[in-house]
Amino acid sequence: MSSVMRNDVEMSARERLLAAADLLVAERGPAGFTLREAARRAEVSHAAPGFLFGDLRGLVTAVATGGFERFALTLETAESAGGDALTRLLCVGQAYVAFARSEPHIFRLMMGDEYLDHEHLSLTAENGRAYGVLSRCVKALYHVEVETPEVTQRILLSWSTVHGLARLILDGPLREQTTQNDSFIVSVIGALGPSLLAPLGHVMP
Amino acid sequence: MSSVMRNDVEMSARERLLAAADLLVAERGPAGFTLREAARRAEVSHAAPGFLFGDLRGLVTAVATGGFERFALTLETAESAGGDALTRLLCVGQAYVAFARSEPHIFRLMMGDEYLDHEHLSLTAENGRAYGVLSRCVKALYHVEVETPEVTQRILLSWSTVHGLARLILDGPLREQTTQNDSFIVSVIGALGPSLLAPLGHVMP
DNA sequence: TGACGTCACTTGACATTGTCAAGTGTCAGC
DNA sequence: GCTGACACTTGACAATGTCAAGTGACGTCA
Repeated sequence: MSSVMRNDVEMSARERLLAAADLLVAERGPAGFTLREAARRAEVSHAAPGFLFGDLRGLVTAVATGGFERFALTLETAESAGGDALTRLLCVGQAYVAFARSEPHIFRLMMGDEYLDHEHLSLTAENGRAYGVLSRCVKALYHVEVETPEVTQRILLSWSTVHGLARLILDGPLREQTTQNDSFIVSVIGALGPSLLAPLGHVMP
Repeated sequence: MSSVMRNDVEMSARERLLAAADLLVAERGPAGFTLREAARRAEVSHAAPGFLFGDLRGLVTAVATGGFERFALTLETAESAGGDALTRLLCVGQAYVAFARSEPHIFRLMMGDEYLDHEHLSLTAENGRAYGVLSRCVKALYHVEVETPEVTQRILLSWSTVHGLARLILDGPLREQTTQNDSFIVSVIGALGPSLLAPLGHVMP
């Protein structure tokens, strides 16, 4: 979340809108988000968001960009926690899921075509930053410098697993279970170990 | 006007609406779906959907229920294709991703809290059917009859991976890549093999 | 036969939404 | 004092979901 609210007086309409939109998405989710409600909370006119951000997608994309920034930071922090390559990778995976759980609506917004304007530059840049963390961890695991298709396979395997786990938890299928228990999440991610430690190029028939 | 309706294939307003809604979601996605547009296409009044399905969520949930039916059928077909337990599981995984790719918007609708009415009974029943396929495959893999926590861990690992892969493909991050190539998907899912073949209870530190 | 009631919608209205054109006040620069 | 750019606001419009009230076809019973 955009944590520190500065003094109202020094905040521009743009900043107030962005903060209000961020809060509103976090509260109601991308589908419940409304341009006019954001304007109301930011105490600007109902058309100000359109003027300042182009349109609905514009404001929502700006919110998502902030989310990607925090997301990348979270993963980078987990990466730098130390330990061997596998440990770091699993830590990053746990951080991935933890972020999704801590900001479910923002995460859903970030990872979803329908609300975002994917032409917007900074957005894909931030997304690339998160991918970079995963990529570095996996490359370290195999002591390689370049991302061969075989390495990409392992990156995508890791990414898919943590991403899928996050979405299953957020989107309902795993909603009611005790599987939201931290140790269970750690266990599922940890179970990826044997596949990650298998020699590169190893593919099941 | 009644003659016009008689000339149509004998379909009730309810059936026509459901068919139109299904098509509309497939075309525009859950976010672009509109009650009034569905009514227009089904050639009923703008309030008919509300009358017949309660509200927006009601109609959308009905569409999702149909999707779950087809989804479960797809997975069950893949399961019954034969081969050893691991092969069957990987086949089901590929079918999972293939379904998501063939009906992206319906899949997104199915796996998403924001549009659906999760109290609706038949919906969770169909979802359970899909989980049952995965559960059976994994249990067969370890020659067990009951789902211990260790087995659940493997089920969730498989589920997370294929679900995550599907969503990454649908939702953008893997949009532009050649990773939509079938063989690459097969390869990523196949890379799960070593983890699935590891002895039960094996968890990385 | 005709009154009555139920079913399966339709009509009409309302508040709310995103968007856009036109208006407004403030302020720097000449 | 005037001009014009800037940063919004006002006002209007069509579209949407929802809800109350209306409508006509059809079956039932006196």
